[in-house]
Amino acid sequence: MPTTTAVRELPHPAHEEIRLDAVLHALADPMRLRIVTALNGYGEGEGQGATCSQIELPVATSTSTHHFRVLREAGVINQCYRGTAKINCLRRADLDARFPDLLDAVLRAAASPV
Amino acid sequence: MPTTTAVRELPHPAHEEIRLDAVLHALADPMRLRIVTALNGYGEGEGQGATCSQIELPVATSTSTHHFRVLREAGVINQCYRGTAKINCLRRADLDARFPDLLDAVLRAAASPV
DNA sequence: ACCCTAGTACGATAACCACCGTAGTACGAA
DNA sequence: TTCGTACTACGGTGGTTATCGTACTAGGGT
Repeated sequence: MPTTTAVRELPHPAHEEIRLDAVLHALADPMRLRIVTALNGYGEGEGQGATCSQIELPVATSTSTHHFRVLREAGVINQCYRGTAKINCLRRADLDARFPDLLDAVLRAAASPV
Repeated sequence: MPTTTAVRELPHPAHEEIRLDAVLHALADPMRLRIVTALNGYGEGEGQGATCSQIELPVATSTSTHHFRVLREAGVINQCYRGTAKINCLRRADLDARFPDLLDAVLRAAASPV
């Protein structure tokens, strides 16, 4: 029996359930903005994305878990387990479909100096 | 002596002091989003803009005051007194200069159905 | 079987926030 | 000067949140 990689699914809002309030609130936090900015550097496809621990934050890991969950529940990121790791990626397509240009504008704003 | 209209100034963040966190936080509230959406329908020039009471919100007036102040302190709107009225307008130019496309993306998202 | 790594769940704490009502100020009009 | 309108300041309340530490689970490697 080969070493299979267990995958557990997690609840996500459907793309039409994503609410602007929730997205803005999720993005209105420095830590979560760092997560989103970092995830933007990783892909969204199969086998892409970043694990939680790859994105280092100056907070306790339990706090980090909390921020990832807020982003997921707002519909900003997608999360699924692969083995012990949790893979995170931006839901760019869903966000772009729902709120065109919003994610890009925020990413650009977050990247701007000062 | 003619009937002059007294003008009192209020403190605003300079355009380079506008912080993304604060702007997103200010916009991440349904009432404030309504204010911003409504102000978008008014002009920004001299003698334009809307008074606080022109923008009706289903909250107490003291709560309304609070929301307008949050928007002003975040740099989203400009406020100044003219007589007993307080004129509000979007700081579109400042926001666009600092965070290009962000305001438009949010306004479009807020206007999108459901 | 054992352990290590990755992340979670829970409870606590302190800060913050939306909201209200009441009392008060600023200004212009009568 | 008296009044009405527009808005504010303050104090309080209940709900939410960011943070932590500790104890725990899941999965994979040895």
